[in-house]
Amino acid sequence: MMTTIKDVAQEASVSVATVSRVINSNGYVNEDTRKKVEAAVEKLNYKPNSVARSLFKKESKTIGIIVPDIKNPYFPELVRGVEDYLIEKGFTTILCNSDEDPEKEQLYLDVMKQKYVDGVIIVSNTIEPSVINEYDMPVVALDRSIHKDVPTFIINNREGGRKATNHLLDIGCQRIAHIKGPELIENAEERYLGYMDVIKQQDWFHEDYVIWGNYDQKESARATMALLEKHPEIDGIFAGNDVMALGALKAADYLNIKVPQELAIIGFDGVDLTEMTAPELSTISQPIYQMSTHAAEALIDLIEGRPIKHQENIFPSTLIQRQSTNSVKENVTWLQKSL
Amino acid sequence: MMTTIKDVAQEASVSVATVSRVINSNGYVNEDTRKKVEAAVEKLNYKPNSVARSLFKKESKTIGIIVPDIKNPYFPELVRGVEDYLIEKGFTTILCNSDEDPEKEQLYLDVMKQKYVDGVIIVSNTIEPSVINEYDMPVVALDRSIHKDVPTFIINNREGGRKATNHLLDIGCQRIAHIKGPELIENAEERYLGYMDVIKQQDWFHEDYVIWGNYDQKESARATMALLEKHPEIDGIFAGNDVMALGALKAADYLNIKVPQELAIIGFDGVDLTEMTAPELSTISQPIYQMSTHAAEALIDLIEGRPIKHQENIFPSTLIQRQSTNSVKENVTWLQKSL
DNA sequence: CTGTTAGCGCCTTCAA
DNA sequence: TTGAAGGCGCTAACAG
Repeated sequence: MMTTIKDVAQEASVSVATVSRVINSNGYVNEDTRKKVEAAVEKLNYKPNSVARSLFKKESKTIGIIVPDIKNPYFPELVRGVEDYLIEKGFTTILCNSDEDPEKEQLYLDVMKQKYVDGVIIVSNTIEPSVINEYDMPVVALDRSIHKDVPTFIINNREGGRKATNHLLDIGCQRIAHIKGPELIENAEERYLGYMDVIKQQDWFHEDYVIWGNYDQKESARATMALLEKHPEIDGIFAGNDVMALGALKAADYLNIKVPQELAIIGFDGVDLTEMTAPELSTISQPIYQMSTHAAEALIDLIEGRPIKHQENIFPSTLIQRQSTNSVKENVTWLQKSL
Repeated sequence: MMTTIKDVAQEASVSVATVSRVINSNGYVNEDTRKKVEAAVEKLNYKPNSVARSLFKKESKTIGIIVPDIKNPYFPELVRGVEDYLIEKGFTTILCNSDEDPEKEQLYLDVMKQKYVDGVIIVSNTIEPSVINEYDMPVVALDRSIHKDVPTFIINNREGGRKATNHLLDIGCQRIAHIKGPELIENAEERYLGYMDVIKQQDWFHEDYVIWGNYDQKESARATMALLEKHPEIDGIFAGNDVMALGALKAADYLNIKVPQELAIIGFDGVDLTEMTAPELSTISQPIYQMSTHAAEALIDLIEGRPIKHQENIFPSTLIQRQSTNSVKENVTWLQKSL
């Protein structure tokens, strides 16, 4: 069936120990016998059995990544970054969709523990630090922090919120609303606080100007409709993520409000989607891919016993101005550039 | 460290064989001793080590899914369907991004083989049937067929192409163009053939009306620009996938061509994106989630030695008419419904 | 420099 | 109905 180390040993007329030494290049082995072994490996097309190796070494060269839902446009890029980095390092990636359900998270962790999964990258705001401890596996937190003891890779959401709000002010908005994400998610709260930092000293601020969109396009659209009907004076919206910004865009379209001429909209995250719409969406962009590769790198460090440089890794966000906040309607940026 | 079957045996004062029997509920075991063992399992919170089990059984309760790129909006839903189904059945899912690169595909297959991965779901048009054979693992093909011997789960792309084109005809389009996907991808070719089936008897047909968009929004936008400038008579576009349809939408926007009043556009696939834009995009929708769960189910059947019902599983596509092909501008469907 | 051996944790004959 | 023992494929002492 599959050729084993024994077959190779036989073929090369040496012991399995010697074969093991050459394929792992550790320990002394004579140049000639090494060549013999290598020839045998080649000839039999031998590939070591990782399962047997795992059993012995108590490691599996696989890691897990738990995300709420891969269908959410933010996560594919995140997962891709992780997977790209890890395959390069010889690790394989198990994908887990938790739906933010603590029970599912635990189920996945159970399974992984049993499989000697070497470490886990978690995107979660529901998981309890105590349960992570129980499992005693290397863990890093991505996009959302879990506890100060677990290495964290996020952006400064509050500052991003300020950037977005200030940008709307800069382009001349007089009344700025905010569509807030789910209450239990820290980054949603932070973005909201960033908005408040900027807005609270404005005499026009009104608590009605903060609405809930649950990081969901449809909910955001409905809430925005209600908001704009009640408060037609609003001329700028900062949405807590891109998907909700698209919802706002739809609401504006429905009400025949011109974006950006009558209403400027800015999102948050910088997912690819933002470039696809017309008008294109301004956004506070996260370096998603980099964050994820750095998180993966840190996880490997942890797994291999190297010290982690920083427990908390905060990445910069970038304002990307596109049509949805351009008072002059410039045309399709990337399309134009490519002509 | 981790509690093993030995610990349980000791705790229950029985042999490991007995413990093995109860946890796998196979073989005779006295009711009382079974209870004793179960108590011990409970007390020690014993979870069998899957790696050891894999080594013995030569199976891993994990499967791999190879997709070109999880960032492509079509794949997250596909992967989600697979993962949902498999976790339910006690399998874990390894995600692989191939970038349509045969070498990467082989690398992943190598790794999986070494890990006793039980089976693989493949989305690929580059992979050679012969290499699949070499690996001797259960495989099913999803979204793109590979060979008649590997169970396939796809839609009837050609018929979908006809549906799209006929729809444009039905709503009164007089000159219909097609944005074609990559040449090597079979489903792109099929959709194109569906278009041709409908269009070839039209006396106005012109080969310029078929352009290449490479399943990419930007390329599609550029190609569409060129097309519309050269052929302003075009009043309908059938794009080979949704992303390219969005590209066409951008091109139209750039040229100040009103959609759908002056130009109707329809995409293909039915990804979530199509509901997010304004105008919303008509599309030929695939039952992505169902296809993927069915593919996963078939893979499990294959793995567990059950016969596969059908080698070729062709799912129906559905025309979803939205604003981009509505001559009367109805407003945001889902938004309206929810008011 | 190389071979022998004892596990890693589990499952399954084979005897008892 | 239960236990002892061998082995899945590999690695790491320990001898030689």
